[in-house]
Amino acid sequence: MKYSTSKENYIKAIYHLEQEDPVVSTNALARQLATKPASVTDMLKKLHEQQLIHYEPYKGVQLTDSGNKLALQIIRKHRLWEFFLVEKLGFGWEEVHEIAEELEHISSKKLIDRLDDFLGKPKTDPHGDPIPDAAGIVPKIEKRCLLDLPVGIAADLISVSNQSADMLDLLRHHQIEIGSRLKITNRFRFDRSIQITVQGGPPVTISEQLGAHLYVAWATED
Amino acid sequence: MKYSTSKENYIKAIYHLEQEDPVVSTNALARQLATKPASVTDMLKKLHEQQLIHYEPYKGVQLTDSGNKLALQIIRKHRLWEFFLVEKLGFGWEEVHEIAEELEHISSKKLIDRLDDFLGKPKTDPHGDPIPDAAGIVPKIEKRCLLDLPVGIAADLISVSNQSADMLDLLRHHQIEIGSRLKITNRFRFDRSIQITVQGGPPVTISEQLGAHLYVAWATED
DNA sequence: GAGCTTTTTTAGGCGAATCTAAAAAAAAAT
DNA sequence: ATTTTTTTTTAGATTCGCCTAAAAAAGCTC
Repeated sequence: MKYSTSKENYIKAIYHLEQEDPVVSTNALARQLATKPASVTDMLKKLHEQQLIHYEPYKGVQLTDSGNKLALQIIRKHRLWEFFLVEKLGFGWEEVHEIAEELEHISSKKLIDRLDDFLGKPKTDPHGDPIPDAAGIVPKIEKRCLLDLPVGIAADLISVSNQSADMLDLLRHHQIEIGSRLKITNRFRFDRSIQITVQGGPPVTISEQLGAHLYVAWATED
Repeated sequence: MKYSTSKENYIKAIYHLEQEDPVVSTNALARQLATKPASVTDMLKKLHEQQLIHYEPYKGVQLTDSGNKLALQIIRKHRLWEFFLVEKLGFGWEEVHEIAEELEHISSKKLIDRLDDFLGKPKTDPHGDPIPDAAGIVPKIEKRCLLDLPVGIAADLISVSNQSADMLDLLRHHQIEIGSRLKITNRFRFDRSIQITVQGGPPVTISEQLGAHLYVAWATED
């Protein structure tokens, strides 16, 4: 069975819209895909024939199990490529979406699994969204302040709530950047500081004041 | 101007066929692209309209300057991705061609230039073929036995003329593998050995007997 | 529940890239 | 220099993904 780029985009769009409303309308899809409702209807018939969606005229659509599985594989590819672009190629996390939209349609399964290994099997993309694993299982993600991170759990830095020059300077000094994998190794109540590791490096100590501005995502069941 | 995947494949095929014969025939193209001559004729008309080829019915085709430039950009992408797949993801160099055929059509110029940097601006792909730079300039490549490599020039290992277990064992011991960047730092005539570095690491000494089995590629003008 | 509005589908077409079958041009052979 | 063979082009279909315009179904409103 061959899945075209266009079909994959429909499947992904249906997946995302299902998060809001379990039954997805033709109009909502047309809006999402920047296309016309008539075109959507055409495609829905084809996706139905390929058993990727449940579809009855005028009744909206839902992904079938195999449609859902496919959607998760596409999202996995999209998010792994985003991670790659930010972590390895130094792109800003605002500019990667568009490029990942193209890369997510590269078909090789082996490629994506090796990329996953190469990147260290990350649990979240640069926006903190969970990356499904090769089996299509989506890790449960907490997105919180670094100070809420339990000791010993690895988490990825997804945003900084203060963009001042002083802050960026401090972050650079600690070699902390968006996407860095952080782990709390110790908490010191006395002087309100915490000891962390960055990217598995040596432990460093930072103030709770700094930690309060760092927002991280981590998987809750490993 | 928009270039589709199919058009890009035609341009690339014409480029490669021009290496053998400066005037490319419809039949040769059809063979190369696994399509029919009639389809080729259709496409040639379109490529001609877009000024990518010189085309007169019955007279074969040649790339125009802009067609040539486009071909070099596609080849650059193809070979950089191949390098990435082998060097970073650990693919064997036989299995990367097919995947690179897909990756080469990703459009972002910024992506490919950053990938180039990330990979250390390699001059050759895993097969020893030259990688055009961002301006479309193709480095001149020597492919020879490691023993012919001048002292101090970096070269990439592209093949090993002996696949015995003993040989592979020895290579693993020296952490030499296909794609490794080698440089000769010293030659010792006395015991027929040479001193080399692998991937910029510390110098190691190997026998000329081993070196005779290693084939490398390097750029002749840097 | 009759009429109006919105949503969705159908019908018919278009451009891209392919195909087959047939015609035309070029090349080769005698 | 004809004839034969090969190559190339034209003509006419097909599939895919999209479009517009019009019809049909569903959903509101009073």
